[in-house]
Amino acid sequence: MPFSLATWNINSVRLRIGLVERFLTEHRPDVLCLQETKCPNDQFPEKAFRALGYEHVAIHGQKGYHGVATISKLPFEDIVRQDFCAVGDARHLSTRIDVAGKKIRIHNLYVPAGGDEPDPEINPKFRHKLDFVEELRRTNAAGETGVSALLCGDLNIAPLETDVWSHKQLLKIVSHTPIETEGLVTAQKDGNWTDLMRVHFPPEEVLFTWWSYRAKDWATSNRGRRLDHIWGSSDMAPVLDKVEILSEARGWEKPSDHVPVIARFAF
Amino acid sequence: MPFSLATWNINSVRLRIGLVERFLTEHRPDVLCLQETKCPNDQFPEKAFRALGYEHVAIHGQKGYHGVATISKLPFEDIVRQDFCAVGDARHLSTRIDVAGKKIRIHNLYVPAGGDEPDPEINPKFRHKLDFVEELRRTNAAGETGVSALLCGDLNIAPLETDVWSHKQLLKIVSHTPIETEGLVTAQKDGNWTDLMRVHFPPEEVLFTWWSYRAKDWATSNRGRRLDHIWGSSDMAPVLDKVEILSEARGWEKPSDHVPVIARFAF
DNA sequence: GCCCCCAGCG
DNA sequence: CGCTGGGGGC
Repeated sequence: MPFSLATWNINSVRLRIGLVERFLTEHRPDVLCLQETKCPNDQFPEKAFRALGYEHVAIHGQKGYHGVATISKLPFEDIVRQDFCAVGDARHLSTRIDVAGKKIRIHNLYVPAGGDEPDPEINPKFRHKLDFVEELRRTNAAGETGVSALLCGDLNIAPLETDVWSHKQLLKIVSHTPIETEGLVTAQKDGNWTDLMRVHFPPEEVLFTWWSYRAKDWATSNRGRRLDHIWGSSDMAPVLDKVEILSEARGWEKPSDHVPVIARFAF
Repeated sequence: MPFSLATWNINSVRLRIGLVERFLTEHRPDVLCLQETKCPNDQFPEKAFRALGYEHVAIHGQKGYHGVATISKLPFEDIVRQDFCAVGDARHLSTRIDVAGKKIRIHNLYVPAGGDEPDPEINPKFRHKLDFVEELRRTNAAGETGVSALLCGDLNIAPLETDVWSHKQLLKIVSHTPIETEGLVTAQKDGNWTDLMRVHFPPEEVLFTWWSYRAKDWATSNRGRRLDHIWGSSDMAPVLDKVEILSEARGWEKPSDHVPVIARFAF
């Protein structure tokens, strides 16, 4: 049984609905998790997804900022929106689907970016990010008996040395500081999650999913980071077929600064 | 000797440089007067004009608002920027060219819109507009001996009954109130100007150069106004060949709400 | 750099 | 409706 899940920080779903349509048409994942939809719930472009055969749309949006949405060919058995750090941000959306008898919980996450200064004492945005990742430790892949789990989204942290273009130069840059990367790895371990992107790609291989808008020549300078992730419960790793990082999407017309990542399974 | 002059309120020259290029390529006026360039002088897209054979560019811009520019195949002998009402607005640009021995002074104008309330006592924008038109009386078509004159631009007033879609319904609407239309006609007469658009088109004929962005179906409802004008010194009327109103440009992709007007001469 | 929102203007 | 600029965010 094939099953595929994609994650993409789209940076405004209304502005880039054309890119999302192109992506879905060309790659047809069963489920797409979007982050930074920046779209109030009543303005979400559901019709475009239905027209492409994605009849099931779960949204957790707010005006102007953040926002996540999960788009699916398969119906949702359950939808949960968790208010991480109890600040009212639309940063989490959990859905459960049934793929030919195999139940899968899918967590769609948008972790706070954390601001510029990597010091929680002076930067409340960084404090928020660390608190968010701390709370993430309690999201467990083995939380529901008989239910497999996937966790994906823009985690805004590049944990491995090969997840950034220069480990040394980014050690003091938010997204790659030790306190963040260690926090993320702890959340991953405590939650019994497997980093599926790194199951498919060896840890020695340099992997990026994001390239700054500020670099004009993103492709040649290639100063990227792996900020987007797909994690799975332990039973999902053996059935992982492959992972695709759609780097080409960074070169599309009016692109997001993040590219889609697809995990394909066979079980 | 053929000579042609065009006027167009472009509503941001940077945003619509592609439309201007299309217009110049298709219609090749000798001189183009733009209004509402909304472009600081150091960011004016001069190169695009030079590439199309318009080597001479006179600009009077400011940040964010207003701004006029005159683009020419022929060199300028003189450039004057008049500060109407002494408020520092970039609303006037006068140039002089020589067309095979015939010297022509060209005034490029952007008259204030005047706000919503047509009462100068309570609306300072309307006061400003009336003051501007009052000052315009002193711009004389016969001001320089041996020099013909043209005056064009967005005058933001529709003087004739046939210059609006409903004379009755617009009598109290800024742009067609008697105090404005009478003021404009006075300025025209006092300045010895001839309304060249109305030399070519009889006054019975309905003429529009502007259709609001707010009407979604501008073409079918056709609630336009003639806000853009080309006036000439008395010697220019007999050599006027024709006037073209490029209404089709209102239907171009991402259009201005104004369309180009071209006056073609043969002398 | 590019997104969001908003106010000011037309 | 659609332009600008400014502020906040990433």
